[in-house]
Amino acid sequence: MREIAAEADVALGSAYYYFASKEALVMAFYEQASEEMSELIAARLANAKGLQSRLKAILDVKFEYFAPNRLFLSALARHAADPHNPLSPFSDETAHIRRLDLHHFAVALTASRIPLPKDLAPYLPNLIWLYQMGLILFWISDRSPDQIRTRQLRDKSLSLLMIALRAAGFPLLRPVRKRTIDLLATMKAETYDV
Amino acid sequence: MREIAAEADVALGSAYYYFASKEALVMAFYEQASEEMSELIAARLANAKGLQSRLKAILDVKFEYFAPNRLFLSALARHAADPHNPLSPFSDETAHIRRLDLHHFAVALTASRIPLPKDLAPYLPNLIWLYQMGLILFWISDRSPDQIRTRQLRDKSLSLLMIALRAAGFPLLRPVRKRTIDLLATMKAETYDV
DNA sequence: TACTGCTTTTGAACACGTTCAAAGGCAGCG
DNA sequence: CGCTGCCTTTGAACGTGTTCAAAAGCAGTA
Repeated sequence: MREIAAEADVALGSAYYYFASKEALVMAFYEQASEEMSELIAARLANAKGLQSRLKAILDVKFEYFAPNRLFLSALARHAADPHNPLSPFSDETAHIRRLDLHHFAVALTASRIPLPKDLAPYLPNLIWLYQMGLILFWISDRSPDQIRTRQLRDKSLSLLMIALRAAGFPLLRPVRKRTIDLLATMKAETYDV
Repeated sequence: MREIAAEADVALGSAYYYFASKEALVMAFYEQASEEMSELIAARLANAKGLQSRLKAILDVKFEYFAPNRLFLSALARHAADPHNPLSPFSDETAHIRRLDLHHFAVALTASRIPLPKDLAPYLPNLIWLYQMGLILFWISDRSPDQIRTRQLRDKSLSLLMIALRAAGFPLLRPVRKRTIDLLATMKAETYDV
């Protein structure tokens, strides 16, 4: 905070006049990033056809946008797991940021040519959002050159996801799907919004 | 640390003579917990029959053991996501603790009556360990009375896991299984030991 | 200009993890 | 007993996030 205040040519106390805490300052960074990415994503979604390439488009925007800040994000990821920590992507305080993301995933899903089971559909944006968080977390600590491994993982997991979504509609799997949805409902009621 | 030192009736500096850092002190707590639980788990595994009840036995020991420290664990969970943080359950520093857990899961799996595909088998202990971490993380911030929700989630997810393991052997699902294993191999090479 | 009430700025001070040089025990040896 | 070498203990001091009372600007009004 002393460094930041000095960089901004103000006294330490002044930083705390404009930002309630170091956390709040970081949150402002999140918000700005989220809004800027939201525009980029909307633009790319308009051009992309098919669910897989749409999801890939969203992921690509995030990775490209955060690429210069990968190490910075790594420092912030310390707080990622605790849903009570305001900086956690699961917290109430970041709910409005999450909403933007969920919206994009919902949009990407509407145009899907894969028939999505009606009972599962409401859970899909949240599920894919969670999948995306996992991928980003992996990316943050991916030390392979140029983060190739994350890209491999992205492609492989995306195509597996497509297979899973296609399979989810099979009549034979109905009982399993019902059980899964029951499980998701149990989780949803808790702090975790999965 | 001042509080801990005072509680132990020594000066602040003495605490740092016996523990390199606050983190190291927490690590000692982890280790002690891990060893004590390991004995409890081994005892119960000897009595339990069937994969599902064995996995349930492992989970039960953990929940029962940590029950008095649930809030304390919640404070520690702050570090859970960053694999570079020594306190993270994914870190190199906690590898020896993880090993004990993995061993128990491996033992539980050997006695399974479900035929486990040979190619998937090596990944199963790690996968179930990860599942268990997720469940514990859920439990830590489960604010439902007496953590009923976690227990529901445990039962529902355990029986779904059994279904998934049974399905994993179906010849029809071989291509999907191969792809999944390929994906797991991609992840395994990274810091994450999934 | 002088006064009043508000916003903004400031830096000293605090909390807590950590470091470290100094001091205090405490064997074993002469 | 004193001396030497080691282990143990100590508390002052540092770094960094945070708080807060005081001071400094800055309208608007008379």
